[in-house]
Amino acid sequence: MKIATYNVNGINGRLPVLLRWLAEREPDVVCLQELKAPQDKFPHAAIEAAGYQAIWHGQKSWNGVAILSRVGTPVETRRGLPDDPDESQSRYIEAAVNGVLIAGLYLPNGNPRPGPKFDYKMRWFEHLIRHAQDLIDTGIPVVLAGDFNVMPTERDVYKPERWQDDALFAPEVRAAFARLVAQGWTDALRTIHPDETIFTFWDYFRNAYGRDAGLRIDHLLLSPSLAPRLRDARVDRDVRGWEKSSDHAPVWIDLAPDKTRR
DNA sequence: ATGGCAATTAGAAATTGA
Repeated sequence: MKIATYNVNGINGRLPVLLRWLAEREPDVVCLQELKAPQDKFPHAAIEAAGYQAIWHGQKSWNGVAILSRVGTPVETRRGLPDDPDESQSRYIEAAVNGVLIAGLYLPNGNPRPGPKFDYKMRWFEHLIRHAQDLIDTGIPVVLAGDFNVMPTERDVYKPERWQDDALFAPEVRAAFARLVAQGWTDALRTIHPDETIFTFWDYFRNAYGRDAGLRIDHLLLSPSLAPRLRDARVDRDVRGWEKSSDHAPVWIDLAPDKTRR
């Protein structure tokens, strides 16, 4: 089973790119972030025509997350974090799909740091960490997938020295990510590619993609009960080079079938 | 070092992103 996360940066503006990617790469489950569309402007007809069932948590102008599946109905288990610090921001959606609990998230950017936006990022992070522990404690196979807006280590930034004070890389942000992972989560992409420089985002400025001046901020974290099924993890890097593409590329994992299930 | 681009809502310019 192939599970992907993709920050589309505007689902309606990117619809041709998204549909082409779905058709070419055939992911089974997809978490989308930054829909930038209100609930009633989600292009569900086009998504359905492409063979996917979908649930989504829209928001006018900003944020917005969705879960797509072509391997059975996504059964929604929650939207928004428990005690979400700001209910008006659509950043979390969770569903059971084909025997795996999928948590799609869009963690706040947090810039500028310091400031209220950074405080909000850290508060949201704490709520996520709390909920993630609860998910692990259930023993259910879980994927936390999305745009975490965190580069976990220096290897995940093209020029780490320039990002030290940025909300995506500041010490307390990396520490929060490390605390989350230490609960027992497996960073799928880093596990499959332990020593590679590998990015998921390239900004639109200064030919960042052409220069490979990127960041690794989109992650798929596997619960201990799911990690043994990890077969592969990759970035569909070339998609970033397509016409009218998002500044993020899709990231995906391949899971072996669950032998305990029938 | 800074500014560069692209999306949103609007119907211009401001806001946000990372």
